[in-house]
This record gives sequence, structure tokens and C-alpha cells, in this order.
Amino acid sequence: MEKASFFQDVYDVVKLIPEGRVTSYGAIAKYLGTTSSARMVGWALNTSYSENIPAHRVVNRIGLLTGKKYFGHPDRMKELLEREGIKVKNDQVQDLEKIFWDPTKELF
DNA sequence: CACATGACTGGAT
DNA sequence: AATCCAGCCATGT
Repeated sequence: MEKASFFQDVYDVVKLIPEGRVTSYGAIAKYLGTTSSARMVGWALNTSYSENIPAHRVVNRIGLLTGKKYFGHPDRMKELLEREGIKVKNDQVQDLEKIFWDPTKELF
């Protein structure tokens, strides 16, 4: 995958996240080469509100649904995740280590 | 143009 | 082990 633009790359990577899996902003940032710019990943997703991006599969490093408030409805993110078989409790993904998808390892 | 803020993270306290 | 602090960089005021 070429480096068109930071935002575009974020979109592409997020689209590649397998169903029932999640990843972290930092993992995406690292894959893009801007390891310490995890914040921009979230910013990019915020800008992609109209894109076909499964942003609900992107959580912070501890599996917390930090961006659920930006899904229109606070429970939308949780609902979408559970719909894919991901267990979410108290806005936090359960069994994170089992469903975590690291682009630098799985994709490359 | 300068300052504040944010869907984060890692190291220091 | 839990909490705090500073770095990261695009966007908005």
C-alpha cells in the first residue's frame, strides 16, 4: 500500500481490519510510520464520519471505546462490536488480546 | 499568527 | 501498581 496521505492510509488500514477484530490507534500509526502520532489517527477517523470505515473496530490501547460518543449514539459502537462477536462491557472490549489485530504483524 | 483541544501513548513520578 | 506529564500534529477559534 502506498503512502497517498495520512488520512487516506488510515482509512485503508481500518477497512482491512477483519470482522470480529479490533486494533489500536497506536498500531495504525505505527504501521503508517508515524508511531507517536496516534492522536492523528483518531482525528482522521473523526474526519471520516461519512466514509465507509468500520471505525468501531478501532479502540485505544486498552480496548476502551473512547470514540463511542462520535458515533451519533453512545451505544452504537458497542452494538456494532457485539454484533461482530466482540464482547464489550462498560465501554471496554473484553478478550482484547485474543481479538487484537496488529497491521504490522498480520498485514505488513 | 498564537493558543487550545483532541477517537493516544509511553515514560516518569 | 496507579496516576501524572509531556510529546505528537492537524484543526478550529
